[in-house]
Amino acid sequence: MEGKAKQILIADDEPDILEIIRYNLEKEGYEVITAKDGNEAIEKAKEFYPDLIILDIMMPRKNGVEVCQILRTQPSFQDTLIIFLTAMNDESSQIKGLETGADDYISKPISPKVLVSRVNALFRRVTNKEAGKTLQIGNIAIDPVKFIVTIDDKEVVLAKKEFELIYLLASKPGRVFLRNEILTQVWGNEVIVGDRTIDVHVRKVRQKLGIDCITTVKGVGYKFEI
Amino acid sequence: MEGKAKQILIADDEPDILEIIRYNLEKEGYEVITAKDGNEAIEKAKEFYPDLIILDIMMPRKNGVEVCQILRTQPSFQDTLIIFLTAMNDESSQIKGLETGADDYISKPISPKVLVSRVNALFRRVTNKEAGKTLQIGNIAIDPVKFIVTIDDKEVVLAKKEFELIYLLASKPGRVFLRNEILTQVWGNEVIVGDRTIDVHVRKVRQKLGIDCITTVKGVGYKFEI
DNA sequence: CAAGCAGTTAACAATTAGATAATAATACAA
DNA sequence: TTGTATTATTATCTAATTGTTAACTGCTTG
Repeated sequence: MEGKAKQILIADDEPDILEIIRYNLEKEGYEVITAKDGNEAIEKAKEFYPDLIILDIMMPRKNGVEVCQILRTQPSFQDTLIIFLTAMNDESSQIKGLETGADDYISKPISPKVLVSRVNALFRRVTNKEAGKTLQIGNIAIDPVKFIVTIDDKEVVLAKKEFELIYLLASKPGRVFLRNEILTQVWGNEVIVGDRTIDVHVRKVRQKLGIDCITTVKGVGYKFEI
Repeated sequence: MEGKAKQILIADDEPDILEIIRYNLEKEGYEVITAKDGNEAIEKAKEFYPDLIILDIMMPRKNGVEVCQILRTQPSFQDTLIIFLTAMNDESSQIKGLETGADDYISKPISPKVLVSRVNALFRRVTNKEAGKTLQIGNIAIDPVKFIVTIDDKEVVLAKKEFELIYLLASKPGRVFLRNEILTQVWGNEVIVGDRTIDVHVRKVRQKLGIDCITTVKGVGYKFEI
């Protein structure tokens, strides 16, 4: 059931906080690594490749946002979970944090309970995604293992890109995915494809599925909607 | 895609490389400025404040890492994207580069395709994720993730500009937004549109929503009010 | 009642996505 | 390996939507 213990790297310049977090996370069964400033965080991250990194925003030798940005430039940290920790709970730094590519945001003072549950929740979310769960939305089932979409017991076979596209959109029904997001998620960061490529794939999916479940939001992107 | 062409400053002491990069980036629609050594790079950077700076690491009169460090000390270059370019593809110099505050790292010899896609990807990453949160004012919900306005469970679909307009106004209900503010927020700083453009959009929103939630403040601007 | 401002409308311009076919890349089987 | 089928991408053209302008109307206010 549980696999091996997840590794969590915590970076904060206050030893007390570090220890509180360590205690609570270890009690929960996680393996904890600590760092006391930004540079050390980067070093440890590269040494251990942890599953989750918790970064204090206010730290000496590179603040949390910087650390996050630096790590995110490396493909190997593209999917690593990152949580920001901060005393500032003002909107602007929150937004900046999330824009920089953090996955969640916890404000100080930290309640250990909140911290642990947020961490658990994050892992849950991700392992669900990673497991490649079959998505079931209304009468549509999208099975990433068999690469098959089932509509009312009728099976439709999609090509790889087509499938990845519909799977992405359907992973958050209703939510609009910007064309850029679709590009990075389905085609990858390095790949450059023309403007019409997405459209053509969308068209093929719509055609093959035969039902209207992809909605265009002009000038923005696409969304999955029944 | 949107807005004006991004400016990219390239610094390299080899004229050939400079020209290859310039050619490929200009073909992509970027505006290119060049510098042939570290000092010139700093001068040009301060003159143009480009969106992205590509620095060769090995350059006369200040190498790339030094240039990067110097620029990063200035607040105005805190958010400027920086890519290092280098013949050394050993880990240590890469890490050093990233720790100095670069956003990405490209090894020579450069494939134009890789370069262009990395540049595009970088801009994409930064420009991405506008997502704000859902605004709920009375019986009206404005959801920027789903790009939908809901009034009493009735969904209204707005065009992009219309949505951005209502989202801006509703972000601070009751507060009057000057016409100028609306222009810069929704249309962007450099865009010049006629006087009636805002009115027309306001009208369309009022029409589509069917309720009277945008109040005109004559001679001043508009505000959101139920 | 005149001046200033916003509302209205329709025409137009510009943008954006859909459709389709052609070409390129890839996978796969003989 | 070669040839074939499938899939992915690009190029073009078209259709639709969206955005902007311009001309006119009507309110409001001093």
